[in-house]
Amino acid sequence: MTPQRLSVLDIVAARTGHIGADEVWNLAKEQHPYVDLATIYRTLQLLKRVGVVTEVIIGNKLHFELADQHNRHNHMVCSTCDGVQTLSPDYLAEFSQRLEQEFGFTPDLDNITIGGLCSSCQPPG
Amino acid sequence: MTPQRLSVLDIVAARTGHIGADEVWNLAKEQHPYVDLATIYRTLQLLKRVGVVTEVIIGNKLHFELADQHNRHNHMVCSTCDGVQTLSPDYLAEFSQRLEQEFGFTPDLDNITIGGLCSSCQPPG
DNA sequence: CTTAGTGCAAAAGCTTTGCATTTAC
DNA sequence: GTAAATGCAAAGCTTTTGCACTAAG
Repeated sequence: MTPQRLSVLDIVAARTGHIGADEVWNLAKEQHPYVDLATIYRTLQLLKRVGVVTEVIIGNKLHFELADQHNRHNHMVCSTCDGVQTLSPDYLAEFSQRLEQEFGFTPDLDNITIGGLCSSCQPPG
Repeated sequence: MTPQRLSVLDIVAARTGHIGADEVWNLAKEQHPYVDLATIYRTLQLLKRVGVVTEVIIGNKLHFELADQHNRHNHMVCSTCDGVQTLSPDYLAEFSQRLEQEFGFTPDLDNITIGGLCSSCQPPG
């Protein structure tokens, strides 16, 4: 456990919700000016491997979140404002069961992200 | 309409299902050895813009498919074998309605892709 | 002829890797 | 003291862009 790693963990933990690697980097530099992006990525991979953080792809970029087994969720990402809302996996339960029963396909629920338009960005009319 | 563009269209049309830009390129080179990847991308963008092809992201890579309004579908991608199955959007209808009603979030149904394990790749036991 | 498309090369953006040096334990 | 982690630099991969040249209509 190095100070750089602790920093990364702190930063991800401090954030409610997901955070991009570049954002982690910027914040980490406040405490460790010479920390490298590669270290950030390596640390995030490590934290993911040991199950401390979760990785989601948002807008073709990796984002990370503190893993919380008691608060699993999916994401709804607005394509206009890039806002992200969380969604209980309960909403996907029935759908997921159908895929399993009818196709024998086991969906990876943790990696389902729904794109679309949030309530604030609905087109007029 | 140039021969390069026709090639790209032919290639996408010949394929049942999606195809990556790099694959289109490889096939296009058989007929036009000097065709450039940039031309492939530009043509695919064009075809997408005019509604002839559809773009989906599979495994962080753009894939393209002949657009078929009468056969809209979503994709299930197996993370083990990379196999892709199509899925009628009917399976998502109820889920989608709930998001709309409860959150005012309008999901982009055309861009929902489900990752997971297909029936052939289920873990033993 | 004049606009649009192509090939080539280079760059952008995100992520990963090699390697020598430094650090943790 | 030894194995692991870091910083730095470079490369990888997909996709995009600039630009002079070519070809289409």
